[in-house]
Amino acid sequence: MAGIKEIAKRTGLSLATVSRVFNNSPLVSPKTRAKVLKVAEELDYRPNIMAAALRSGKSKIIGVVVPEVNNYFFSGIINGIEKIVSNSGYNIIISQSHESQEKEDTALNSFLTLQVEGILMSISTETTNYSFIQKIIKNKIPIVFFDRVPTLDSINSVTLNDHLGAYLATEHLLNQNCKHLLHIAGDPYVSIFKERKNGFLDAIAKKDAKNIKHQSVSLTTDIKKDQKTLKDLFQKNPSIDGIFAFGDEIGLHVLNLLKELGIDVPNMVKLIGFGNANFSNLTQPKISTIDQECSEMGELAAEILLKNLENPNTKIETKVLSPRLVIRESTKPDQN
Amino acid sequence: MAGIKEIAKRTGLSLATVSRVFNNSPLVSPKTRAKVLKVAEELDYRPNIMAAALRSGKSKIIGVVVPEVNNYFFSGIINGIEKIVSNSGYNIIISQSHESQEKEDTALNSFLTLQVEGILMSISTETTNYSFIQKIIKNKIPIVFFDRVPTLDSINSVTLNDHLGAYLATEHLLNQNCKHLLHIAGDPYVSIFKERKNGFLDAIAKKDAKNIKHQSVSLTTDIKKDQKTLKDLFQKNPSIDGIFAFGDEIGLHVLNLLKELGIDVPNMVKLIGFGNANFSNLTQPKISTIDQECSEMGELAAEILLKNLENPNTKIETKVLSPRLVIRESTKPDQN
DNA sequence: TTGAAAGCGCTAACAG
DNA sequence: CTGTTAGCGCTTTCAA
Repeated sequence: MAGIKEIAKRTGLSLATVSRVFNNSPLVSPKTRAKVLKVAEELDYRPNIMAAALRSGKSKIIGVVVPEVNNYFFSGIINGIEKIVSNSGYNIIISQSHESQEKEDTALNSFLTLQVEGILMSISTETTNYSFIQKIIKNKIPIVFFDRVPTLDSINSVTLNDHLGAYLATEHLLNQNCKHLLHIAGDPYVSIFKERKNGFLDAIAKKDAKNIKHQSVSLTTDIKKDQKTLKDLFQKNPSIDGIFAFGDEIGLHVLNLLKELGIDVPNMVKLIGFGNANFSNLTQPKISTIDQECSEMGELAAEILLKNLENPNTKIETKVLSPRLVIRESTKPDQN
Repeated sequence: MAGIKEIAKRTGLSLATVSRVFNNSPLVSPKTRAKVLKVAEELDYRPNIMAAALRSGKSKIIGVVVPEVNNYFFSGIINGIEKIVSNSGYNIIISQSHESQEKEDTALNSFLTLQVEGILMSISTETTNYSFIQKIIKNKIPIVFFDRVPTLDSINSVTLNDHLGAYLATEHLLNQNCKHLLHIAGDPYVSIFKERKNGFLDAIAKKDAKNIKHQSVSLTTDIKKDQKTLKDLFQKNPSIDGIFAFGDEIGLHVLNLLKELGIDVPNMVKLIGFGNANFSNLTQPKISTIDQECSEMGELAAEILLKNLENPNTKIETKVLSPRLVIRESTKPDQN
């Protein structure tokens, strides 16, 4: 592929001048610029980012690490990131951690070898060792976390108010006259899941707590096991009439289990999930849920990163987004 | 970050020797190697890929373009690609075309500026202008297409036998004693959708065609419109008892529409989709479908690309994978 | 407004 | 087995 040198030769200009044209330097006369651009066009010239990166120390690459790409939430975030970054001159590279600390560190390591200028990331559920992340911060590579954030001081982050989301979901169940709530809880070591549980409890506490019974359970996604767990639970607690699941997938899982147990949703039990996954709108009944504003989260995170890339002295930002209650059929008022 | 120079200085060796260590050259004594590695460790040395790329002309980057990342099929393919590429020393960068020719070309263009060594791609449904792709081929950058392939000669590809998949699906409906089949057809300009329709027709032709009625329709995913389309269709053709949808999403859409029309699946009508999307296993009833072996497709495509990267004279390969029938509840035999 | 020249960090002949 | 040396394509002083 033709380089800057060839263009210089053909235009009779120096390397420096040609380079200036492609860097939009104001120090080039319009005439010269036009001449260069014309020849560049003819040669189908494309700047060699590698060379520019090497020389300038700026790779123009932003690395994104997400647990999983096939996920409504994370792919929504990626779309938000793309939207903001696309016209900034930066390139995005995406890696998946598949919820493994090891793969996450491997991804970060490739990012460093690729000399990324900045990183956007959501940590895996498994991540407890932040040494690699701390190394990145020490190396002054700007990094913005979204959704799942490490418990470290002074980091840029965009998160969802999970507590509020859970609160809204639970409040909605209570408003539908549920008196005995069940929370399908996520791993409490994951901070957002703990927050969701707290939101659940606080919503009940705020209400007239004495009249409301509530309990939590965690499931495995092993159909047989969970079937038994739920069956036993409902046998012992036939008064359960409202369920708040910490995620939509597990919510759908519960919905299917309930159907097999002959428990009708929403007439016998109301169910609400969390996340507004694409399929939650396709189930029967459609599942009420909490929307996480994923595109906005990606956009905000990307904006913060770009700000830091422009000016390394930008001060730390921690944004918290408010979730939105999405009411569908699974929490509809009783027919009778 | 410390470079090879610093290591050379600290070990008293030359740049060349240090470089050889990191390139696993056999021309280094174990002692020297150990010494270099030790110092590298201390300095937390990380080779600068940009510099290596510039010098060697090899970026060690593979670009992947898919229409959409939040899609069971494509993310499965990406996982397959990652599996093969992960231990090859290459890095993967992923771009989405969002089914737009323009974004697809933009992605390819960034790939070229980033000096990718090879490309894996599935073209968007909108892509009809192959000039950019042809430019890449002319530039001798190895490219392997998967699933959606441009109609060009001499290109590496891994595709699914869509005709066979549709054939299997239709045959399955016929084996369940369906006598009047409906095909929910995709855009005929997309070759794989045309193939699926042909498979549908051929399966019927192979069977005793005289006793089988069949027809095709296309939907919009606009619920109201489609509701009307289906209603009219079933009013005019109450004998329809088997539906083959060209995709799982549209299949689920149809399933929901049928429910609202009071048409029971599978007792009144049997339904089969295509793609084995993750949600097809979570619906009520669970949707029978055709699995596309996506991980295998990704693995094969990546293997072909790596082969071409190693040896540019590798001859063109075109692999066709066989789909697999997945029988679930939506095509269960009648209860009576 | 333009040009000359140095060099980013690394690789790859070539010579020893 | 190790070292010397000349760039890869581009940016960036500095000087004109």
